[in-house]
Amino acid sequence: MSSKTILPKPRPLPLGSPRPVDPCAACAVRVLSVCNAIGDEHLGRLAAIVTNHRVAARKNFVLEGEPADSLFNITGGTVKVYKLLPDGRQQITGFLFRGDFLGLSSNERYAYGAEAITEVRYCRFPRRPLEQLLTDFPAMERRLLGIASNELAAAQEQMLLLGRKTARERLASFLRMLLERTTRAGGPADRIELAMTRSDIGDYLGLTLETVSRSLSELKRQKVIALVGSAHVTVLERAELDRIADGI
Amino acid sequence: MSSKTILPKPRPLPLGSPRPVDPCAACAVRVLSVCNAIGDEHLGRLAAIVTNHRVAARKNFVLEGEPADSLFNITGGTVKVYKLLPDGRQQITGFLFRGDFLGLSSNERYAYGAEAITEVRYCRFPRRPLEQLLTDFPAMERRLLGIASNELAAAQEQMLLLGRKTARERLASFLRMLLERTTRAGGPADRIELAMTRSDIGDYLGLTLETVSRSLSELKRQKVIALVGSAHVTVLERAELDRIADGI
DNA sequence: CGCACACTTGAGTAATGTCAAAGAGTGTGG
DNA sequence: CCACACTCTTTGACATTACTCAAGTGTGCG
Repeated sequence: MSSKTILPKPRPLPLGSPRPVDPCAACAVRVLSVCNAIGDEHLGRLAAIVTNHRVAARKNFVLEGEPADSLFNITGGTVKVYKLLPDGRQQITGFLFRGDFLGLSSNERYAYGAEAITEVRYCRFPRRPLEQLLTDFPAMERRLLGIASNELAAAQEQMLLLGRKTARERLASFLRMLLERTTRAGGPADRIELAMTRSDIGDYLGLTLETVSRSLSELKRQKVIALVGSAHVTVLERAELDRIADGI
Repeated sequence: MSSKTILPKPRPLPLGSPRPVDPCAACAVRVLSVCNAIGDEHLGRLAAIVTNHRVAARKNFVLEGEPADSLFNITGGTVKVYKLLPDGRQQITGFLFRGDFLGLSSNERYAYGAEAITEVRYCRFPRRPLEQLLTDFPAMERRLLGIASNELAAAQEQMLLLGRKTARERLASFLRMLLERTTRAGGPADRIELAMTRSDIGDYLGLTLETVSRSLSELKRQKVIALVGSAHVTVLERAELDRIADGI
């Protein structure tokens, strides 16, 4: 709890300001996130309950089994969400980036942990006040249902990957997913930055880090991708990557 | 589309009836389902858009890629929800039973298929009218968000299973899940009826049907379960089953 | 009763995991 | 500024789990 910082509450504005300038109104991530479902004129309601935080790489900021009394909006950095078996086996259920939402829970307690891979910035919403906000702004609840539906579709796609794809197909699917994400965020259409380790990729794809490394080397040998260092991937043959990912 | 039957619309009631008796008010499954979020006095709104259907075993009633213009509530029987790879590999993402909901979708089209394993009865909600209903009854939308959150938690649990558990652990987890379902539905605490084939179980657990059979035989040899025929399982050592399922 | 269909079991194979060693990249302290 | 130490990655050799192919055994239905 030492590395987080709380932004000041919105303060009175000089007369003549065009509209309230509070942390949420100024937020560049809003358009990507659940917060966009609330009208400009009511952003103060959101700003009143939200706190802004920053955590260092490797810090766990959600612990499996802890009371689930917060929800989060990632505003920067990369997060891994994971589940553990008692003997330490880990399954990463998702990587989160700028604009992603975290914390939907049916339960009293978190059923997963979340760890910052890079330095991460996020907004925290206390559950009860947020629920009141959802009641007052049905558009926000509708948006949240849409987000949940999206995540459910992604989870089913991941089950197909974990249950039925080969190591090579899993890697191709993973790279494609990252490519789609960065492209949608306005990034380049053929370059990926891997913020996570081979071990994390393995824990996401249900493989060992060695198999991840071997599969990447194989894709590289076949000139589907190129590696610059170990974190920069350039996709040379996008169509071929898609074919491999779909098991064709 | 031949085997489905449409129930008649609610009809005028004799004077003095205690309250409207329409298909939804009489529905025994309502308490288990999303429909319970709507007050008795407004059930007519629900009944006005819902149609009741019955499909034979082996019939696909949702096809991957078709326009996603309906949502479903299963009122009887067992359903498998699955995704396919182009070469025919199949991943079952869930089995649905009485009271389960199907059809949340972020997309214009279904990202999965649904097939009746046994004879199945279900209610169908056309998407647009249901969305209007969700707008008019926020409690129903809240309930749907809860259902989605539950499914998301189950999907993450399944990712852990598919990515990190051994065949034996997967089978134990599967049997435990069925046991919890039947227990919650008021069934016996130690008996399970397997409506699906070994092949379906394999497609759900990311295994082949032979590995499913071998793992079941192993649990039987170790006296954790007993098999009566091939569809009836009796759990002899529940605590041991839990230990195996959790990888302890 | 016999024909399907599903299930079980065995033998050999293939894919991925495990263990080990060496190389590459990065940050720190002398 | 360099050298060392640490971590991550790659690659190799071998082990293991689960898959494939195949034969044989129920079991339920017409």
